[in-house]
Amino acid sequence: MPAERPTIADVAQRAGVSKGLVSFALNDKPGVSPQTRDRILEAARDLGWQPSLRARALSVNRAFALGLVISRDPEIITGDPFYPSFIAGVERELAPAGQALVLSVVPDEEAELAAYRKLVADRRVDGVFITDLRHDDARIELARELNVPAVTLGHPETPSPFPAVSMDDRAGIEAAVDHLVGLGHRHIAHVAGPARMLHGSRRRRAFEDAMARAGLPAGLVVETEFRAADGAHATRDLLSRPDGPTAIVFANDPMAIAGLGYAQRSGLRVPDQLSVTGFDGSDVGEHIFPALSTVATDAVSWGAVAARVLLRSIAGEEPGDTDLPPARFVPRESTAPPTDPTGTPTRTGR
Amino acid sequence: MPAERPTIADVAQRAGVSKGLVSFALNDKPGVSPQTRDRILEAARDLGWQPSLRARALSVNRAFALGLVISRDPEIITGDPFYPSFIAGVERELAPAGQALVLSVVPDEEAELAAYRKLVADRRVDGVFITDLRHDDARIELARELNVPAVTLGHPETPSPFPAVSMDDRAGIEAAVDHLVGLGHRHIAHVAGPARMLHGSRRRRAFEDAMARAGLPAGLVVETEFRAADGAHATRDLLSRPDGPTAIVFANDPMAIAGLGYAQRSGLRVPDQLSVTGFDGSDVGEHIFPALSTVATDAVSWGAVAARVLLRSIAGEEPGDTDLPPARFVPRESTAPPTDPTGTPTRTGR
DNA sequence: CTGAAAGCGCTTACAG
DNA sequence: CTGAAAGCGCTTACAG
Repeated sequence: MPAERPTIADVAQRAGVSKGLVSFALNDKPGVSPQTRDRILEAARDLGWQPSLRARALSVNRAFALGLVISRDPEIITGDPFYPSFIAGVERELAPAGQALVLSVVPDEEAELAAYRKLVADRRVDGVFITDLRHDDARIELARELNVPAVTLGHPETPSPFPAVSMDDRAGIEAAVDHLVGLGHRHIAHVAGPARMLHGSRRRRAFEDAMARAGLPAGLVVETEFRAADGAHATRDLLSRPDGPTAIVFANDPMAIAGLGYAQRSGLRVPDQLSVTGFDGSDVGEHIFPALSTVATDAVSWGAVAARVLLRSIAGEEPGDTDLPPARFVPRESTAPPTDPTGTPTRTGR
Repeated sequence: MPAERPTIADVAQRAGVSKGLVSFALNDKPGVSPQTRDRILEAARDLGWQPSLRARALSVNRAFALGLVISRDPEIITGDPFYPSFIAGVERELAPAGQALVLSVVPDEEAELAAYRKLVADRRVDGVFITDLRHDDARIELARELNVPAVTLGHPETPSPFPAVSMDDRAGIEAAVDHLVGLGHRHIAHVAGPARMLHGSRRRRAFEDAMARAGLPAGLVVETEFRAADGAHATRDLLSRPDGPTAIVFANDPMAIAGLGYAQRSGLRVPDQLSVTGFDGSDVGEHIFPALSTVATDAVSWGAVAARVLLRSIAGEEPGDTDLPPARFVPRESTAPPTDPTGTPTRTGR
C-alpha cells in the first residue's frame, strides 16, 4: 500500500486558505486572486500533492475512464491486427485527456452484455465503445437502457441514439474485385465473415455488388467465423468445386494468409494459379511470400477518432456521425492474371 | 449521464436499519442477525441497489483494478500474438474477482515510466504487471519507490521485491536447436530480439549454449527489434554471407514468418534449402506454407497466473515466485534436413 | 475575492 | 445484535 500522501487539507493549511479555495485554484475556476492562486499552487508543489482522483470521482460523479469490451474467441484474437492498433489509437487520445481505458475481454456475446452491465453498474467508465456491430445488436438497446454514452464503430442497422464513426469498407472490397476483374479473372470467390456481423455481411454484399457490376456471377461465397483455420477450410472447399475460383477475396487477413497457405500446400502456385486478397492490412501479410494484396484500414485513426467523439459526447456535446477515409485496396504480390487468359482455372498438382 | 440510482441510505431506510448495518450485511461481516440480513438484502434487491464502487473505493482506499502498460512500437504491436492472449488470461481471473484491467499503451520507454507513475498517482490501480523485462529495468525501482504491488513476468536481473511468474523459454530454444542439429544442420543462425530485453538476450544465450553443447559455432547471430521487417532484413543479411546458414532460429513468430517469406521470395525452397523456426506459437504460423515450426508459449495461463499472484500480493500475502511449464518446441513443416547431407548449404536461384 | 459547510456514498471504529 | 457518527478527499453552492 502506497505511503501517506498529502491531501487537499494539507495544502490548504500550508497556503493558509480553505480547502474550497485550493480546489478552485486547482481547477482554474474564477474567484481566486492571482497571488493566492500562486501561493496555493506553490504549497501544492512543495507538498507534492496529487489530488485524489478517487475523491474527485465521487464528488463529480465521473469515472474519467472509457470502456472497451472485446468479445472474441480466444482463438481468433491472436491473429487479428485490428484491436491492438485500435487501442493504440484510443490511448493516443485518452492519455493527454487524463482519461484511462478499462478493457474487458470476454469469450462470447452473453458475457459481453454482462460485461457492459458490470462496467456501468460499477460506474467504472463514463462511456463505452461498441465495436464489431451485429445485426439487431442488443448492445445499442442495452447502452440506451443503461443510459451510458457510447460510440459505435460503423452505423448500426437499428436506430441508434449514439454517434457512429465509420470507415467505408465496401470501396476496398470493390476495388479488390475490380482489380481482379481487370486482371482477367472471371471466377472469383468470397470468403466472408459471419453474416450476423455487420461488417461480415456488408463486405459480402460489396463483393456481390461489384461482381454484378462486372457482369459476373457471385455465387461462390463461403461464410466463416473469421478464424484463420476457417480460411484454410473455405479454400479447400472452394478449390474442390468443379467451378472453382481463380481468385478469392477474403474478408480478413488471417483467413487470407491461411487460404494462401492452403493453396500452396495443395501445390497451387500463388498468384499464378490462384489470386488471393485479404482485408485489414496486417503487418505480417506484407512479409509472407507472395506478399498479400489486401484492403488497408487505418485502425489507429479509427480508435483515435472514436475516442474523441466519445469524450465529446460525455462532455454533453452531440458530436454527430463521422466518416473516416475509406479503406484502400493495396495490391501486392498475391494477385496476378489467371494462368489461362479465358479465366478458366488451370490446375495442376492436385 | 445515468439515471438516479438508489444509495445505501435508501436501502437502510426501506429495511428500517442504519446505513452501517446495510454495509455490514452486504459485506458479510459478523454482527447482523440472519433475519435483519435477509430483510436488508431484500430491500436492496427491491430497490435494485448497486453499491457504488466509487464510494467504496474512497472509503477503503482501493481501486479494485490492476494496471497493464504495454510499451510497443505501434508497428510491432500488430503482429505480436503475446499480449492479446496474455490479456485474455488476465481477464479470466479478474472478472470473477470483481476487478478491472486498466490498460495503457505507450510508444516508448520514457512514456512507459510516466504511464506507471500516472496510474499510481491517480490511484487507478492497486497493482501493476511488469512485462517485457529489460536489463537494469527502471520499472522495478520505480514500482518500489511508488510503493505499488507488482508482479514481473520472469525474473528481473536486479534484486526485486516483487513476485515473479516465469516461463522458461530456454528449453524451447534448445529443443529447436537440438531438432535442427538432429536433422543434420551445422550452420544454424539466430535472429535475436534486442539485447536490452531480458527475453531477447536469454533466448540468444540459450541458442549459444545449445550450439556449444552440440559442438557447433554460434557466431551467426543478428540482433533486431522484434519487428516482422527485421526478420526479413536479418534473413537477407544472413543468406548473403559466404558462411550462410541452412537453418535459422528466430526469436519470435512474426520475424520467422517474414524471414521465411524473404527466403521464398529469393527463390529458396523452405524447408529444403532453409529451415526456419519461430517463437510464440502464433495462430497464423500454423497456417502458412510451410507451417512454421515454433516454440509454443502459453500466454493465456501466464496472464491468469500473473493476475492471481498480483491479486494475492495486493491482499497482503507474499506469493513467492512461480514457474510455469516451460515453452515447448512444436515441429511443423518449416524444418527439414539440409539439402546437402554434409550440412553445407546448397543454394540455387540467387 | 474568500470561508465555512454540506454533500458525494460508502466503511468502520465506538457505544450501547 | 444494532445505531449514530466520523471519516475517506474531493467539489460546490451559499454567505459574506
